[in-house]
Amino acid sequence: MKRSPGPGRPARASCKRTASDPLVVQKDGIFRDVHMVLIPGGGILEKQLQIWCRKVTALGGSCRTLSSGPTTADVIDVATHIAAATTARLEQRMEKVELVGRAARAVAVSFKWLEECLASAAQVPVDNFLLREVGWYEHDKEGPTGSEQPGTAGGACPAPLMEHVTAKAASPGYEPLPLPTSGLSLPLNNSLSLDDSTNCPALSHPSPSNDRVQREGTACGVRAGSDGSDDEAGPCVRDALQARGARGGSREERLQEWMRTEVALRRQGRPREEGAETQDGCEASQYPEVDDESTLEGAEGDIPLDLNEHITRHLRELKDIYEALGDEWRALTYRRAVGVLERLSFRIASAEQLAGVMGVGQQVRDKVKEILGTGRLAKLDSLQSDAKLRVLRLFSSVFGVGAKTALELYSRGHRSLADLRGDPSLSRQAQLGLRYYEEIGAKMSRDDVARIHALVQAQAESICPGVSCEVTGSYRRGRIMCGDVDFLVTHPDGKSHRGLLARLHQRLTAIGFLMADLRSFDDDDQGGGALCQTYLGMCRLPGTDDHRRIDIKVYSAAVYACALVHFTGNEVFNRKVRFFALQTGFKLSEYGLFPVTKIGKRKFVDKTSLPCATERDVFAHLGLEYLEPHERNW
DNA sequence: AGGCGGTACTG
DNA sequence: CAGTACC
DNA sequence: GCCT
Repeated sequence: MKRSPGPGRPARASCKRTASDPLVVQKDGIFRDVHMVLIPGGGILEKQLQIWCRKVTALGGSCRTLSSGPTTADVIDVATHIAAATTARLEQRMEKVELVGRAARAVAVSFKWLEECLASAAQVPVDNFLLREVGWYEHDKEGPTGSEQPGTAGGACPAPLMEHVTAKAASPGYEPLPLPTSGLSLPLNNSLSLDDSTNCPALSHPSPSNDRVQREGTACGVRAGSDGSDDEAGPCVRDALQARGARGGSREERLQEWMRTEVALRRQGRPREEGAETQDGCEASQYPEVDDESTLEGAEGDIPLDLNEHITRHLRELKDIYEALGDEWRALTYRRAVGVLERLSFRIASAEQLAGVMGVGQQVRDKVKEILGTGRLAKLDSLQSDAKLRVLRLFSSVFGVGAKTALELYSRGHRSLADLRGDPSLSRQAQLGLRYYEEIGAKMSRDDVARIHALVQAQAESICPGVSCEVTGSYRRGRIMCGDVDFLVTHPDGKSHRGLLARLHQRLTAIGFLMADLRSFDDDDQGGGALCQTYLGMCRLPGTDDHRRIDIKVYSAAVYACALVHFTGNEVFNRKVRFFALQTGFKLSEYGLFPVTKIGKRKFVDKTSLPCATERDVFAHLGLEYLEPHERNW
């Protein structure tokens, strides 16, 4: 926040820094008299321990993990609670640290107690979560052998917390952990038991290193449509999308599995293991006759076909209509439903087959049934033949005109784009949107983008040597045709990007390349260190008199990797990754990857991002396998 | 009933 | 603040 | 419109 936001433009303030609740310590919080020590291991990752530490501290307690550094007897001496995953873990650790007997005051609890307290925003009784009283060690140095806890009777898991599994349900104020929701096609239903979260090893947090996607999981050769046969695909990740019924695993495991499934879906039948960068020098001309949605990879047959296109095309149209009408959430629902249906491994024979598929509810099922029966959708027919709706869709296809403005224009009596041209009430943006209407709607080849890239990069370099100037968006994802050019600019020295956009804009305008500004940037001088600046405009397509959309974003090197992930997209990928991040304790934005602490209903977002120097770091922190840009066409 | 991604510019 | 846009 |  080095620059003053500037009077009258408070929104600018949030550009510098992601809005995040500071980690306020509630001195009177539920842990006010708690001094906790966390024992690592038992499948709980360091990251999770740190998150818990923050929570405890925020709620008035103190907390240390026994992992780092020379810890120490004095910490144990004052501890009131010692938390571990399992009794075995606790014993092992305490013996190693030679603290046996030093913690007479402390009570040993399982992490589930901690989770329980946090979930219910109250300090719940420890009774059901006792591991073993630490004082026990004083009297029984021989160790645990003869003394099985009631209920821990052996299983595969070392001294698991079996006796605690009922505690959550019994606890007042317990609220179920929110499952991934809403049409992100999480293949889970709600009948899962939530009480097994930390039982067996290796759950908890995603681990950067050991979460490689299983190849065989992707090996289902559906290759959709390889032969005309309807089904009989065998076990296939695509079908995991509609799996039902109770499944094992903790919430984290299920999230991981969900995300792995999503990732695997996009990697199906990848022809090469790693291979050619899709980045720059790929020549589109090698792949003639491909449609807009193709990628360089896709041209080699690696995009699964939609076996239910005859259904999804109707639903897609509904989605477009609701978007134009500004019914954001209905549109979102249809987009999600389409996203699920279009990658089913079988051709839908009956709407009943969709029972239980996440993101497809009764009303969408009814529509599927109608389409299967009649080949049509009455609702869609009536919407499409609605003259007013057609006009609204037309108007909202103009840059700068959304649902509200479209309606307003209609109510003024406008019925065509020609009617709009004279209307002085149009915003400046909308007037430009009108002027460039056809060109904004047109696409361009990768060759065109490459030429624009060369031109802009050369200018940027001459202004600011050493600058990094990358084209993101659909081009970076390997699309054959691109609707715009989307630059992400930074300077590796972390400083020289300041004020660069203004100079670049000036230069590109002076040489007749930038033709119109659709949205300008805050060119307030004094380059205090803004994290970002954004420009949207129209540029001349080199060698022609055509114009195309161009975006230029200048970001500080510190946030470049996250910005690159963000602007490479696509949107669906961003939504799902961000959702996954949130569910596993992070907030991902173009400005960084921030640990999130949830206390009761309130969330605290760390002010400092985890260090992400490259895109790979972002994926690794989240425990996700790295995806090449062309694998993010979700 | 309330949420659904996270953010930046315009007017 | 509401509207629109970006991925 | 779907999910919790």
